[in-house]
Amino acid sequence: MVSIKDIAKHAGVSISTVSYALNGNPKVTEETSKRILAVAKELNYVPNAAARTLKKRETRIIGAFLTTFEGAFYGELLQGMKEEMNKHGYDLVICSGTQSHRMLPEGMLDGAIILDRLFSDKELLLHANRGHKLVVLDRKLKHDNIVQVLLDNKAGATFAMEYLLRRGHKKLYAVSGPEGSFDSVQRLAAARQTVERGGPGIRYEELPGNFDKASGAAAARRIIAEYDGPVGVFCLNDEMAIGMYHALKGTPFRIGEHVHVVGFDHIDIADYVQPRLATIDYSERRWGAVAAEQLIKLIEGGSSAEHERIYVSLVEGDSVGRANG
Amino acid sequence: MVSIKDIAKHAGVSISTVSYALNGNPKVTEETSKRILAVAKELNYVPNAAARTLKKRETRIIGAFLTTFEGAFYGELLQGMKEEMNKHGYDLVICSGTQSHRMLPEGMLDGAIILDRLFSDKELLLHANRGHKLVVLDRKLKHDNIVQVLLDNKAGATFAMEYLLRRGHKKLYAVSGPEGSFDSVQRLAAARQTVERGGPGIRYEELPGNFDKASGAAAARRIIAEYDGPVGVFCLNDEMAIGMYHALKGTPFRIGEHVHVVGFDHIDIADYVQPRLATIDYSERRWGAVAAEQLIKLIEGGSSAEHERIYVSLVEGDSVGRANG
DNA sequence: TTGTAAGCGTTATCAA
DNA sequence: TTGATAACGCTTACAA
Repeated sequence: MVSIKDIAKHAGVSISTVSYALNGNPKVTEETSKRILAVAKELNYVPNAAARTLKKRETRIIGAFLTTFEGAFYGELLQGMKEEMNKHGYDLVICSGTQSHRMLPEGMLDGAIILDRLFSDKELLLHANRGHKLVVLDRKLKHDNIVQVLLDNKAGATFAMEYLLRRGHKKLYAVSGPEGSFDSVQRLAAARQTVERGGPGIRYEELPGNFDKASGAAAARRIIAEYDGPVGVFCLNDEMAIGMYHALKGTPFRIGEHVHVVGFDHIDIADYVQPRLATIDYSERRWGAVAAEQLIKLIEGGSSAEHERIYVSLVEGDSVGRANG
Repeated sequence: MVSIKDIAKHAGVSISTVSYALNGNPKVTEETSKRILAVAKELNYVPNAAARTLKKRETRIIGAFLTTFEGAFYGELLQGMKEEMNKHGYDLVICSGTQSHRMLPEGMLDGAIILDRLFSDKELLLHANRGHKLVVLDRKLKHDNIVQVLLDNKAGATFAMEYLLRRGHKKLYAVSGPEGSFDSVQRLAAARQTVERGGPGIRYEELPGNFDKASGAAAARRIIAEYDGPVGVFCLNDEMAIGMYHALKGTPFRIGEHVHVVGFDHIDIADYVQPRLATIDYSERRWGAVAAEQLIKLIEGGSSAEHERIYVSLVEGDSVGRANG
């Protein structure tokens, strides 16, 4: 491995001069600098990250933590983060699994964006207390070193339920997400509230779900088992809605005719299924970019970072028809 | 920040003893060790990654490089890698973009898995020459520090084309991937070879594509413009096949009746479209696990790592019918 | 303008 | 069994 020491030797200067030259410090003459840079290039010099980090206490790397790489990989979200980070000279790496949590306290990351229920609130607060900067996308958490950038779940769930009500549906279901999910809790609460405000004569039931296709299919089977007329179903994410499509295939029940479905997330496949799935849309890319932006503010400490909300909108689809045919 | 120096002070021992104790070195007494560990816990000590790396020249972190985060296509692959790496005490981070390439030469990674055309062969060979260990999933490259773990594209493309021929199709198309794509080149070559061996009376044409939905749709439009009877189409990936479904919607042409389509990759959506898409399947998870396994072998140097091939199989689907109705 | 030297937090060698 | 110390490669006062 070639170090600044080697460059110094070859160029006949001291290591500090080399360091200055490499970092573009104007103290060193144009001439010496040129010579040093040339030698560096010739020797194929690459700085050592560990040494630089040890000294400067920063890596210019941000970690985004996901629960798993599987399923919806949040492609656009991550791309949004990455582009924003790169603009500011940071690199983004994606991590998953408790084993990788060590990277934060060990100082390999300048900050982290959390979308991962495997991090407990307690653990995050611990890190924040140690001075690590965090953005959370999956919970509310109050700390000077943490900012939240959250989806407007309340608005989304309200749009979805109001859409079903507007179409005349009187028997409604909500299919929930997994136990610990923040999104699920928020969406469910808003759905419930919308029903309560929807006036009398509305039947409403909540079915357990898990944000995956299988649980959507299971919910569909429950719904048709007790079917006594058109129903409106708010699946708390699209994945489950797709599972519902699957389960109804080969039964006499039709989506958009007997079972009227709204999802959440506007995943790719929602536009390709028949009938097209009504869903709640938002810009993943923007979500990522905003999260990145706030984290950088937090790290660089200039203007104070602020909690942000990501707005959502309803995408109508043929998966929801009128209650009376 | 609390360092081993602080622990040493509090425990009344030297820093070397602390280091030994923390690393479970049996030289130090059970008793002293216990005391030191207790102090470490009390002070909330966390080792500093940069310092350790500087000294030991290893991070126990592997990077997987993707061209982009978009498209949910590599989830299982990454999960397969991660699980295998974790088993061996390594962490996996996912990186994207040329900016992040620095992590490899700067020594922040013990090795890398490459699925990213933004890395040129030249660049990879440079890294390999410097002693960095690499696994490539998207090209052939010969070097002692590089092993290939490649999809069996040749078998897959052959299966796809033979399937169309077996169903009696005489007019065939292949829709290719983007220029530089290794997968595209390999699949196309195998498709061509299969046609040549398929006997006389077969018309075959190659259409340009880009592995995305839009280019699949464009190919579909070209095909129906010159339509004169049932055609068999091998889309070099599923994404383009889905684009073809989309383009044919609202035309008199039906998939599986006029236009018979086979894809490649067996993405999720392939099972959900109507009619179900015939495609080439393989275990992404296994692909990732094998790549990880080979990289670790390469890094740890014990048994010699070897180039590997990932096997594929045909999944039949209603998107392909017989040529004569 | 350039050089000297201290120090970042570890590990590891050698002495005690 | 424990301690003193050099070294890893780099940045950065401070001195020359």
